[in-house]
Amino acid sequence: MQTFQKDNDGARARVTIRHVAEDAGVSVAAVSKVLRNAYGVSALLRTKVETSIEKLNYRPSVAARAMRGRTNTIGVLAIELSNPFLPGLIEAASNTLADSGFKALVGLGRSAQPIEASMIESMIDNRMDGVLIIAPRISGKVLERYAKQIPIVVIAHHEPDAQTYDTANSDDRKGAYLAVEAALSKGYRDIAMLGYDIEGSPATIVAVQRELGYLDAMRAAGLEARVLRLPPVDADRTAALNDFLSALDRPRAVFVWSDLDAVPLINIARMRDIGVPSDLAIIGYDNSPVSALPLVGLTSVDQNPVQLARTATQMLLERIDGRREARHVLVEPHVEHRGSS
Amino acid sequence: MQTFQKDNDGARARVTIRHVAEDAGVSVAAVSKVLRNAYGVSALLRTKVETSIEKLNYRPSVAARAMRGRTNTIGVLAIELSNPFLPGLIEAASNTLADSGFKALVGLGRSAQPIEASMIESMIDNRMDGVLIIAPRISGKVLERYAKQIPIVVIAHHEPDAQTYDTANSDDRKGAYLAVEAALSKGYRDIAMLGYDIEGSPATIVAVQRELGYLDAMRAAGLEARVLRLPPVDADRTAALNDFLSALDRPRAVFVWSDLDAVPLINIARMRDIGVPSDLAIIGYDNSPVSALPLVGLTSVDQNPVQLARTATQMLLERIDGRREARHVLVEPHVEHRGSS
DNA sequence: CGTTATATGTATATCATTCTACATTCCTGT
DNA sequence: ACAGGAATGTAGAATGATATACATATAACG
Repeated sequence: MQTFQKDNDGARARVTIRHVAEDAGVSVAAVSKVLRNAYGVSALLRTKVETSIEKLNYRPSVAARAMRGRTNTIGVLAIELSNPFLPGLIEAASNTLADSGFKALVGLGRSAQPIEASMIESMIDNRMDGVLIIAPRISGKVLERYAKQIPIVVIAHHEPDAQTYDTANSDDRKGAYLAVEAALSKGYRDIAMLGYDIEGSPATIVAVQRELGYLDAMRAAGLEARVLRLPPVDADRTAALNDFLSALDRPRAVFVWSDLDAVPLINIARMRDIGVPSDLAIIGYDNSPVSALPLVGLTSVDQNPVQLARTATQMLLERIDGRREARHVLVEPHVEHRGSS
Repeated sequence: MQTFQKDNDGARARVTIRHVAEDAGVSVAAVSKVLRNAYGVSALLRTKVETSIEKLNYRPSVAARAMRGRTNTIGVLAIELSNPFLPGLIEAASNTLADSGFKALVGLGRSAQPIEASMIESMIDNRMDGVLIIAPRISGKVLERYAKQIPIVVIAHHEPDAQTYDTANSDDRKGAYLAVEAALSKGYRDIAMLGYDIEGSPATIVAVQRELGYLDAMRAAGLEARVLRLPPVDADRTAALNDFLSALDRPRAVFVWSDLDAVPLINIARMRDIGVPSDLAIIGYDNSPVSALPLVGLTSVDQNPVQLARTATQMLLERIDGRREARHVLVEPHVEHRGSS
């Protein structure tokens, strides 16, 4: 292995706390104290140490620090990046954390449980101060176990009874309810929902919550609910979307569980000269950037990702700071009206 | 601070290499050897140690490991996530690294030089084994400095003379050339390029390379080149795009430096009933997911992000393994033909 | 069978910091 | 002037691994 930070090559060896202590003429412990903002440092000492730090261009080694104290680093675990809803959320979290003096490092779960798990373990092994998990595949049970080892806040995972970790969610049930209300207010009655095959999925999944919200709203309006299901997420759904559009009993309006399917749907409909909304009104979920393109113009439920991320990081910092009781908060969604409805 | 991995709470203290050694009846050094796959371990020893590791569910602490050896962790630094070209690249890099037994942790530079720099420093301080940097804002000079402390490979940053770090790039100059050729083959002659204000930008920037490629191709075809420039990236460019479409001397075909602008452009054109390609042919760059939507149907240059990511990570692993001479490779782009040209 | 080389396992210094326990100095009020 | 307490600084153990240098066992060879 290449030897960096060694003294060969003319490359200066790394500046350590010892060098600073020597230069400032104080003990290593003293330097550590001012670094940590600990109790019992005089103004004079602080000045001396800070001067030396500046002069030597010293930066503490996170690696060494991790052995005993905190690292000021938070791990963010995301399922993948291709869902356009996630980047915004991750960026917002990263920014909020930076403002609180924490670095965010993002790990990718590749939509696979074992990889997610090993990623969390890796974050624990890195002695990160906490972990922010977005839309995990792994179960609440496993999360509970990891939560004993590191503070955890989970986004997009409905589990309001979890004791050892916190959750921050958009109120998906309400979001779906609002979507149906938006359709009702435009005069539509024959409103179906397009979900995906969630056979056996726990209620923690956002898609399940959205179905519940849809059913709530239809019941409240005294209308008959109809949920249609697309193939699992990893399959090709173009054929299924085409079938839906060709069906004789095609509804007058449809609420789609995610823009992931709503965008292709509106796209195919337009290509097939099915009028949107004149023949079919479409309401999506996530308010992804594409849906805002005038050419697409998809009405969609906005999860307010920025506030969601802020809330979640806030909760995580509290937990790192010592809170032990679980908190579970919901963020208000709203409907972004566009031409498709 | 909350005390995790301590013995209170009934939560078991962390399993260390010492516990494994004791359980297996061997020395700590021996366990370390099998962990590192080092020379001089018998089959018997290996079995004993691996059994104990399994039994105790032991995982080495990356933090402790970082103090002396390697961490098997690579930092990936991305400018931001909103450019739809980046997620694919990052995922590909993360996957390739995982296949080689490395974990990737992604840091976000928030499009700001100081944040990028502090992110790289943080990765050095975390004793990561190497850093993969995508489209940095910071200068080559600064990169050279960091490269003395940690192996670095940079993507989307043309600097073929860099000595201390490697670069992997899509051949942007050639990509632009191919775009113009594609337009020529369709019979267009009046082909302009839409770039952005790169006043004073170094040739390292991909946009500059693409301009050069455009100029090459036009010269080769004996046609007059015309480069139009949009406002800087952070400004609102809708007005500028509208102006471009309204101009009396609007070209017959336009090569746009990035889908970031090409997608809004085709969108506005379609909304204004300007025929694409009947009135204006458009060719973009990046082949972003949106451009493939039939409704958009944008011809675009594909950078082959997967191969780009593979090549770059491959180079980084070589460098971590000891290579000192710089390497600079280009990946072949190709044109993805769609309805807009 | 003795000598040398090789394979295998161990002892221990080392990495850069934190943090507890302790020593020292400085006030402050009587 | 002095006891008592607060404020400030220091020594050194602890963190959990790696890796060098060494000791020992085993094999190979003349």
